[in-house]
Amino acid sequence: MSIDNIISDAVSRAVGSLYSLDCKPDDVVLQATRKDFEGDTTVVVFPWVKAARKSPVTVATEIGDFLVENEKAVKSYNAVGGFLNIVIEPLYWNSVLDHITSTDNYGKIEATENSPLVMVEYSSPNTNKPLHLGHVRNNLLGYSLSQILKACGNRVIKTNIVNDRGIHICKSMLAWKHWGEGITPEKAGKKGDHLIGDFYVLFDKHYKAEVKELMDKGMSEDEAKNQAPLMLEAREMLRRWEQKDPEVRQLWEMMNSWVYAGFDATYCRLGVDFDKIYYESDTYLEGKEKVLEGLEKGIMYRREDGSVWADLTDAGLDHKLLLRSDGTSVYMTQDIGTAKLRYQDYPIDKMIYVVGNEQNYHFQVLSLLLDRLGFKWGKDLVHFSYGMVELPEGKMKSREGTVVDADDLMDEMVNTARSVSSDLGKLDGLSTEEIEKVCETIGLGALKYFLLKVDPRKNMTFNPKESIDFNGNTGPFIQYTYARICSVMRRATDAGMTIGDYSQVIPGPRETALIKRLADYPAVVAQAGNEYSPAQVANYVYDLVKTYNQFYHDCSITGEADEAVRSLRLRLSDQTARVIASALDLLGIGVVQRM
RNA sequence: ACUUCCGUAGCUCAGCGGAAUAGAGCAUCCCACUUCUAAUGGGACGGUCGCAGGUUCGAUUCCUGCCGGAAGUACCA
Repeated sequence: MSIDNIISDAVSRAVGSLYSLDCKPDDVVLQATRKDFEGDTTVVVFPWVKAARKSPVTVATEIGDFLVENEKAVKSYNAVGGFLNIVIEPLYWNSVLDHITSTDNYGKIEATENSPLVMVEYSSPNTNKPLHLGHVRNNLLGYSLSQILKACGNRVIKTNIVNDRGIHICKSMLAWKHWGEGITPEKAGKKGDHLIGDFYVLFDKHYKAEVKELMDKGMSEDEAKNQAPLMLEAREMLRRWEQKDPEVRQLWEMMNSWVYAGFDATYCRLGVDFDKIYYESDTYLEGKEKVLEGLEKGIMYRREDGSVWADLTDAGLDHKLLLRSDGTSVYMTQDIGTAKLRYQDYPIDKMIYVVGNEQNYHFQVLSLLLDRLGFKWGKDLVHFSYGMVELPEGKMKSREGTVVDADDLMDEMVNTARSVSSDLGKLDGLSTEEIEKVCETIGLGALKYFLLKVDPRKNMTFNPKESIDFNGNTGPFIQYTYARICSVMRRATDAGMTIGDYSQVIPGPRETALIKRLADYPAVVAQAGNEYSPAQVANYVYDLVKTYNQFYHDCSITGEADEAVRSLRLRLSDQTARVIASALDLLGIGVVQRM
C-alpha cells in the first residue's frame, strides 16, 4: 500500500468520525507539500469545510490531531489555511523502500490468460518510399505504448498493416521498367526501400514533364494530369495487378521484397517489432465482402451509379463512400477488411490504432462503421492520434526535399553521439565493439527520448541540434545517470561492500525525496497505460534522475560512512538504477553500464 | 463555411479529475571540481498561463464567445 493510500484512507476515516460525513479515500485530494512548508504530503481540506461548519484551519487541525493519534505513519502536522501538511514518520520511509525492493517486477503487472487482449497497430508504411521522421514518431509511440500496456497487465499484440497495393506502387514499378530494368538493391548498393523511393521520385519527375507538355498544348491541368501517358500506363498496370497478371505480380513481389528487407533493417535498428503483419493486398477484398453484407442488412445503401455509401448523418457525420461505382475498394473499405481478418485471427478485446491526427475523421467513421457491422470492439476502438513532426525551418515537404529520412537520421544521431562522447573522453579504454554499442544506444536514446517526451497529441518541433544536446531533459542525461550508478555499484562490490540493515537510519530530505519518487513508479505506469501516454513515463524518469542527482551530489555513497547509512544509500542507488532501466525499457530506450 | 486539435518564460516542453507565491530544460549571468563518471549541483534573470465573459469562497485547469495556428471535411491512400 502506498503512502498516499494510507493517508487517504486515514483521512477518510477521520472525516467520517469527526464530521459524520461519507468520504471515500478516493475523494481525498493530496498534493506534494510546497517546499517552504514542513511536511511530506498535503491534504486539501476545503471540501469538508462547509459541511463541518468550521473554519478551514480548525478542520485541518482536527483532522491532523486525529491522524497523529490513529495513524502511526503520521509523525506530526501543521495546518496552514485549508492545507494540512503532514510529516511522515521518517523511519517509515525505509520500510517503503524495503517494500519496493522486495517487489518482483516492480511497477509492472504480469498478464494472465484472462487479461484483456489488446491489439496495437502502428507503423503502417507505404511500400513506395523509405520511412521518414514522421514514421519514426509513429513507430516509437506504438512500440512504447505496447510496452506500457504490457506493463499494465494486458496481453498485447503488435501489428502492422502494410499498404502494399495501389496506384503508388505501380508508379515505382513502372519507373523501374522504364528507366531501371535490371537494377537491384545489390547492384545499386542501396537499401531496397530507398531504391524504390528513388524510382517513385523518378516517375513523378517524368510525369510532371508530361503534364506540363500537355498543358503547353492547351490542355487544362486536370485533364493533363489524367491524360498523361505515364498515368494511363500506371492505371493499366493497376488493372493488370488486380487481374493477377503474372508478369505484373512477379515484378510487384520482387520489388516489395526489396522494400521489406529495407524496412526490416530500419525497424531492427529502431528496436521495434511486430507480432503479426497484415498486407492490404490480402485484406482489401475482405472489406468489400463485409460492405456488401452491410448493404444487405441495410446499414449501407447503393446509389444509382452503383457506388455504395453509409449514411452517418444521424451521428453528426457525413455520407461516406465505401465502394466506388466500378466496385473497387477505398481506404475505408480496406480498414474494414483488415478489422475482419484480425477479428478472425484473434479474440481481441480492444484495438488501438497509432495513426497521425490527420486521420481523426477517418477513425471516427471507422469506429461507427465497425460498430454497426457488429464488431464488439468497434465502438471503443482507440485512435491513438499524434501530431505532426515539424522542423525548425518548417514542415517537412517531400516536394521540397526537406523530408528527414529515418536511416539518415539514425546515422546522424549515432555519429554525433560518437563525436561528443569522444571529445569528452568518455570512450577511452573501451573496445571498438563497446564504443559502437555505446554510441548506438546513446544516439538512438537521444532521438527516442526527444520524440517521446512530448505529449503525443501535439505537433512538435524536432530540432536535431537540440536533441543531441546531452544536457537537460534528454535521453543521454538519463542514460548517463544510469551508467554512473552502475559505476558506483561496481565500486561498492569491488570494495566488498554489501547492503545490510538500514531500518534504523533516519533518512534525510534527499533520501526521502528519492524514496517518494521511487514509490510513485507503479502509479505512473498505471496512469500512462490508462491515458496512453509514453510522455508521462518519460517525464517521470527525468524527474527521478534529477532527484537522484541531487541526492548523489549531496552525499558520498561508497565513502567511509556508517555501515547502515551506506547500506541505505547503496540500496537507493541500486533501486534507482532498476527503475530507470525499467522505465526506459517502457520507452524502448536502451541503457549501457559504462559511458 | 463547417468539424476537431492546439495556444503556458526568448526557445523546447511539463502541469490542468479546480485549491497556498505557475514548474523544468535550453539560452544569459553568478557560485561550487584535493568528491564514488562535473554529460553535475546550487542560485539569479525570465510568465497579465492567446483575449473577453461566465460558474465557484477559489479558474492556467470547467463552460461560452472571439482571436491566432494546425489538420480534416475526395469515387487519394
